[in-house]
Amino acid sequence: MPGKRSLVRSGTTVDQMVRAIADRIVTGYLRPGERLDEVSLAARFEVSRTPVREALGHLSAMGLVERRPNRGAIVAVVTQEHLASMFESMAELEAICARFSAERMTGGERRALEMEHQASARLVQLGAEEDYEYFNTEFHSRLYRGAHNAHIQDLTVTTRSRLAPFRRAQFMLPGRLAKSWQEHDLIVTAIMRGDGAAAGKAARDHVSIVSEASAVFAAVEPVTSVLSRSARQ
Amino acid sequence: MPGKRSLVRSGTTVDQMVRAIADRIVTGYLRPGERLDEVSLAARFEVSRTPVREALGHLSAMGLVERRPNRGAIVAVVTQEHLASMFESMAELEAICARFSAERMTGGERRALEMEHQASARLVQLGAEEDYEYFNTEFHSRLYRGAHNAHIQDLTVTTRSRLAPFRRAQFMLPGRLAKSWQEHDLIVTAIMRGDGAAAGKAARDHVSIVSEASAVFAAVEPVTSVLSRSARQ
DNA sequence: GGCACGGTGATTGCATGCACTTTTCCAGAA
DNA sequence: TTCTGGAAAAGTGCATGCAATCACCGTGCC
Repeated sequence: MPGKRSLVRSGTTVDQMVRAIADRIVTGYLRPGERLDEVSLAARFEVSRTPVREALGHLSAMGLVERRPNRGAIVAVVTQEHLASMFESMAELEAICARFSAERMTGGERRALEMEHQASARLVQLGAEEDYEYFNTEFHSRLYRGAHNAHIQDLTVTTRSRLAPFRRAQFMLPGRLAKSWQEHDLIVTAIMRGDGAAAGKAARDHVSIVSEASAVFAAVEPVTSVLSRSARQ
Repeated sequence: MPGKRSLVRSGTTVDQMVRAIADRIVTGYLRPGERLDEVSLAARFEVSRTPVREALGHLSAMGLVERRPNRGAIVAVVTQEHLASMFESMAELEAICARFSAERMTGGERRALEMEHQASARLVQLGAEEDYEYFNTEFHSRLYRGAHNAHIQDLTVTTRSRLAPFRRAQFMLPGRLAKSWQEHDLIVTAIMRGDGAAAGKAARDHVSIVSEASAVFAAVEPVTSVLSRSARQ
């Protein structure tokens, strides 16, 4: 889905709830398998069940929650297989974006990418995981935008957001920061050369490595039903 | 002209409405830009506004309708640029599926693909556009399944469905049928050889050609706001 | 001991009503 | 005539209520 063509700027209650719940899921605050009770959510957000239902519908379409008929909604439980398929898709999507970026980025976009990338080298030296994570997100977003293809960008951003819960903490692996920067460097260099094939390959390899690094956590943190009531507080 | 299919109360009302409305949009019965008034839809389907709203939410997530806060919903208006980006994405997605299929299809899947493909040669000789269109859909679906990647399959199917309104009637171009089969043949041959790169390229080229053939119609049939009130009746 | 079955509670699905936002249209003035 | 202000109308957003459905569970039978 693909979805969420709904206007981002809208301040409707439903959209705020969608963002809020999606955020809780993406950040891992809500665990896979955890129940999303309509009345509880309604009470928590101080609204009625109607907007809650609508929000759950959106989230379901986004693939973040799973709705079982007459059995309530839960945070989507992703199997290892499906997780792997998403990571693989992500690698391919990023490869496309990088290839297109190498072929289509404007001069300004190229300069901005290169500058940001060089500036981030300092973050690596400082070992600033948090700041680097922010830069990392921005870096990839530049690649998506640079592809100059709205639909691919949409697919990529959506897939990335669904993978977010499994990507976090990847930079806590020792040495990951420096390696990430070097992988980015390969991509940037290829893009500056206008070498689409090389940029695509570098981006695919980069994501594949991230995927493996993340798979460690996915394995450590089992994707089972966690019903800690305190976690919802 | 009225809604021929009256709702059977068996399945969930919302899902049936989603299908019905999506069908009307995909087949071009509802034109881009046309307003989707909640009360009118509610009256037409003989339900209250609540399920209508939910259905519109789903359709919005599917990208088929556009919801403006407090301003109602319209059939999604696709600009030429966005349409082009979707076709380009489709070509890339199909290329991925074909490449993966070449590498991963089981023996059974390969045999089925080849057999169906050879059988369809008769449809080309007969000039049976309708039947060939059905086969064509099945052919591509086999490619998506053969990729053995649930997420890519999902992205591809979704994108394909969003392009459906603009793909129809492509086979009415003279000679398109035979050419399509030859393009399929290139893909099948590459897959049977297990040549992922060749299969990907053949699939990308195939979709690009379809995209150009379809662009003709998109140009002929302008994507502007059509508010014919009688059309909604 | 296991399975079938019916009661009960919880939860969903839908209808309806009201309030708020947006649009439209008309009156009055420049 | 054209522009502006504002009020009415239209339509959406959300709250509330009710009924149907399903899951859960205890009891009785095999």
